[in-house]
Amino acid sequence: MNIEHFLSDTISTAVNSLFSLTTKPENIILQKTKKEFEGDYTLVTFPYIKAAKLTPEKTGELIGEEILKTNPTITEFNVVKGFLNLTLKTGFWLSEFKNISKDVNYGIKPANSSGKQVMLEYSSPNTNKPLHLGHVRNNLLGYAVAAILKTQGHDVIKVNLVNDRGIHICKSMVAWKFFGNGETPMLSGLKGDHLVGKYYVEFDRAYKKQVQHLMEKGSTKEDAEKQAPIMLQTQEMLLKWEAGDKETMDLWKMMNHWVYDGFKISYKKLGVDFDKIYYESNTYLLGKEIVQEGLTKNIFYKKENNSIAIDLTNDGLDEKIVLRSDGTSVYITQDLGTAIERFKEFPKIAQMIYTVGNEQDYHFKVLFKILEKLGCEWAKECYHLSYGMVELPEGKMKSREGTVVDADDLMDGMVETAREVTEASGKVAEFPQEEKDELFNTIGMGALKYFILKVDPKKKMLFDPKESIDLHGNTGPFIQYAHARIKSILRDYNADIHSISVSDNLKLHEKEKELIKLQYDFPKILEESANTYNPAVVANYIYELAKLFNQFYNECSVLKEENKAVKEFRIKLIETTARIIKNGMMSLGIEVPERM
RNA sequence: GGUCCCGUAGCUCAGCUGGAUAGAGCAACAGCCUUCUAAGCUGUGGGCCAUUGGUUCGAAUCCAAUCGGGGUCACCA
Repeated sequence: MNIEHFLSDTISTAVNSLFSLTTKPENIILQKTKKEFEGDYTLVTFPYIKAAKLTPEKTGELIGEEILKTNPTITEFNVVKGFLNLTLKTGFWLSEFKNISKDVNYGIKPANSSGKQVMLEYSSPNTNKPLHLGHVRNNLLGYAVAAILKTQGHDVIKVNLVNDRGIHICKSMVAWKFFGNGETPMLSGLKGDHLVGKYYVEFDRAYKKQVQHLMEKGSTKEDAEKQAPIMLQTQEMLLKWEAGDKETMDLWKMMNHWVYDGFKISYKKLGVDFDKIYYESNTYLLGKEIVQEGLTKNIFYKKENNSIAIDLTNDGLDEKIVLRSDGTSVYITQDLGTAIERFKEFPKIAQMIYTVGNEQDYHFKVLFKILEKLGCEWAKECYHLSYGMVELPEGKMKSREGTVVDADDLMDGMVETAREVTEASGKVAEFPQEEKDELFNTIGMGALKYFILKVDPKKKMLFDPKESIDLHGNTGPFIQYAHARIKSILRDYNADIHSISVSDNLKLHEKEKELIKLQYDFPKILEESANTYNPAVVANYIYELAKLFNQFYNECSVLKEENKAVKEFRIKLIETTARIIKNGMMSLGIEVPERM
């Protein structure tokens, strides 16, 4: 049983008998004692002073004395103002530590043990341009949440819905056709997604020029935008695509493949993967029948101009069109179809998570509401993992205006910085080249991933490309360094670690006790992180743990400790610390090196 | 304008299911490597937690209003 429940039980029994109350254990408010005070757990006595008819201090004293008698795990208490601080006996923490130490997967539930299957969609790129910093946040977040959910024993299916068709894709295609001169990734040496992205920008440039030209000849801006030849050609290409025109399809396939080859490299560098990839070219027609079905059930209605809509004003939302007057789909049509299709394909999934930026908050509210109205009882288990924009000092990133931070450049830059810093330290001179390269990658990507994951997904975050991501302080490399330090000590310990049995009679150093207490929290942290879909909870916890280890490291020597029992305990203590750091970082998708 | 999110140290962020003197990191300054990796540790300075009012024994945290920033309100995706 969890110690906090155990304490709550004794406390409720104590206050109930002392003040004839009927407080339930779950209503006892217990918190960890602040560092400045003596004790492990603290009870706020204010809620009981009325019933006790005593001062907060006296009330605390009374409760303290009572539970000291009834609960042998508590060895002492003190009262400061209205706060009753309880100290648990060292033996309790030691025995808890033994459990942590025994369990290689402490805090992590066995794979698929919860019986809950979750589908998590993330990444979902467009195939007309390379990935940028916004995608990086999406990918890292999606991957981390999936990994964190797995620690809770859930079976997570990671899926990617690739937006591979539509007018924006045709823009790159048209531009390439006109200006490309047959350029290919092979010929140009450009990564495929970058090459296609180049023509997306090219389209915009040509389009703007044509619009301006038309306006100079007297067109209104609106007309010019509609009549620019390149735009007309793009729309024509979309029609051809939808008609299955061979030449268009061949061009589309070829250019998309360039992009996929490029994405493959970026995904690999990011360390993310998928169990299934959906393509919008296969799903964009889904949902139409569902709309027709909903129409007969009067969930939807036909408007005067033949478009089909749903009225959500009673749910605090607006009217929403679900099918155009010409019978074609809108964005939400296929989202409805895709969701329903997925639940048919995977009947066991209990939950669907969509990792999509917060500019689509309203869209998902509408989507889930419509699913609910359509009678999908799983609609309430759908969750929009909404995250804030990554902003630059100048403001929002805009693909077409070139104010984006390219994902590949960013990653390469981080790895390069890691290489420079690491080589300058002179610590890796004798490492084999292969290990060096892997290490620079681990550190560079660790810095980037941690930088992004340590902030609450819901909040927008600021990234200044001019200030490169730090490698000191509250950073990924700081944590990796703590891990490498521990591993170094463990390598130098020339005795068998497995045969150590921790003594029951140890006097704990302050930092040792703090380490045990913090390690004890790990399972709760993972749970909270999973329940709130927030990797930052784990990230900040692991940082605390690494920092605490560094403090311990500075105050207590492990290998030079002369008392054998203490030395062995410390070996075990740092071993579990390293394990938790590693497992915690794994759940964020961040690697930790054995040495650095 | 309706609606949603946000406003904490010079900067980037924690803390927000109400509790003790609001925490980290960066940046600045001062110390610590003949002692297990100094990507580290210790210390100093830095805050009317946007403002005002309310609820409460107690508010950065809950509620309301105001001010500032952003998103969204398509037969776009």
